Amino acid sequence: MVIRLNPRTNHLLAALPPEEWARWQPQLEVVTLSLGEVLYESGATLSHAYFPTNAIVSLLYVLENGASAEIAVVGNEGIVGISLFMGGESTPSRAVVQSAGTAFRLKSQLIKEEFNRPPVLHLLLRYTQALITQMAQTAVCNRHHSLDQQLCRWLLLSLDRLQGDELVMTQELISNMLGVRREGVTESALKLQKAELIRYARGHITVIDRPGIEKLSCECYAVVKKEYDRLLPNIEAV
Amino acid sequence: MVIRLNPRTNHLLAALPPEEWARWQPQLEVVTLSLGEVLYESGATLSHAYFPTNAIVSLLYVLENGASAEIAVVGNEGIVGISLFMGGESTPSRAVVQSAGTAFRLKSQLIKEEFNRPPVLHLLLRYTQALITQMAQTAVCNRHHSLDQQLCRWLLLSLDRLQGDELVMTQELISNMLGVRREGVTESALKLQKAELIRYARGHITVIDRPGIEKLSCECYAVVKKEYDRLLPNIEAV
DNA sequence: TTCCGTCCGTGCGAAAACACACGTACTCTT
DNA sequence: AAGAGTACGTGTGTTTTCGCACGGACGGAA
Repeated sequence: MVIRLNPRTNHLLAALPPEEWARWQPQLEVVTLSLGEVLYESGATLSHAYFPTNAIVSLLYVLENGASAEIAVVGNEGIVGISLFMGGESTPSRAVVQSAGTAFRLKSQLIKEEFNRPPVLHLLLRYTQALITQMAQTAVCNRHHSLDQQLCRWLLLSLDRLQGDELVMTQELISNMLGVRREGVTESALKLQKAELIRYARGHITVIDRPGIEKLSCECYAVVKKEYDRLLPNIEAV
Repeated sequence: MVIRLNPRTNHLLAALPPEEWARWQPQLEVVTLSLGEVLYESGATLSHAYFPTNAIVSLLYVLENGASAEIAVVGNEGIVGISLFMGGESTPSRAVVQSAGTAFRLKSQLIKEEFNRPPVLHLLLRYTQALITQMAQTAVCNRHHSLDQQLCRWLLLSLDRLQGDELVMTQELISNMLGVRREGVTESALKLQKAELIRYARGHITVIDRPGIEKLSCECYAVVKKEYDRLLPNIEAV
């Protein structure tokens, strides 16, 4: 298996102007992110900002009673740790690796300094607005859409951030992300499997009919995707 | 009734350094916001940024099927129209006046120019992070908490943005904000009234036992409030 | 090969919220 | 003072999800 170590596999890094890129490159550090790893805890001060390449990171809120819900997902289109440049240094959320892979990271101090440069600032703020849209849409989706629809939305968001059509992901983990019971995910996944849209076994999910999944998904996926495309148009993976 | 026309009743305006304030003051325009008024539509380009004084504005997402849900609420602590300086110019949300009152506004072009000044930039970004926290907490709350708890949270968030203890608000409108049925709100409101926590009649709700409401509310209110206080500490109404 | 832990399927009853329908009472208008 | 519209209360049945409990089946480790 080929490990993709080109930092510019991350769309934000790829979108940096040459001058900024020259400055960043020597400072970037490669890290391997393993499944379940916590990049930052709720309320903790961040030491680095992360730019995933083929890893996926979930921004998760955990309630006092232990219940949880994913509020957004970050892959190679984004950055983990926006509170660093937004000024708060921390957030009440937790960042958990949802799909193992690699990321590049930059020391907190450096990202804060770089944020003062207009090209960096505008790039990161546009990304942040896209992230805000994803969070808002998640809130509405949680309120109004069925578990079936939400599972489809979630599969599509994850799929977009991976190469290939296979997710390494147990139903138990998905239930934590969606904030529902594991049995509920089982039930919805069964429907999708019976409809020949996905196939899965023991933590490996293969999507075999993506258009079919898109049809069953709620509008939330399309709204978010459209907004990402609008706000981050000239950003393509290398 | 005394109309509060001091722009610095808005906490963000009040927090501006003297130099910026001197520049802004002549450009600020007073507007009266009436109940139900739409400040901007989903996807529309914004003409102004609004700084509420005693009005409350809801950021509302409306789905294709007409269902809706509030994702955040903005009062005299904030600004309506963050997408102007975040770079997107528009968002998929709608801004609706939830409680009538006055606001000050600034032309889009001006707020974008002012955003290039570091003191303004840092103030607005810290506010934006607080708003993000509110949206994220709303998403989790939508997933895990009962309607009773959510109604309490909502009452508290609104109360904090008003003077006095009375809300002018029908149960029908509240149901739109919370994204639930009107009957559900009736049922929860009845419980609160029977417990002597609130009193209401035909669109006027009076909170008579705020500590009681806080006790029934989910943790989400406290989490959001704490984060606002942390991120915007030195900001007090004049 | 055997064992044990993980992962997934299933079967209840309970609770919450849903849709729909209708009744009552207050308030503003004319 | 009459009438219409608005706001709130209530009832019934349905759907969705929840909570809990248990069982089978696959797969890596010894």
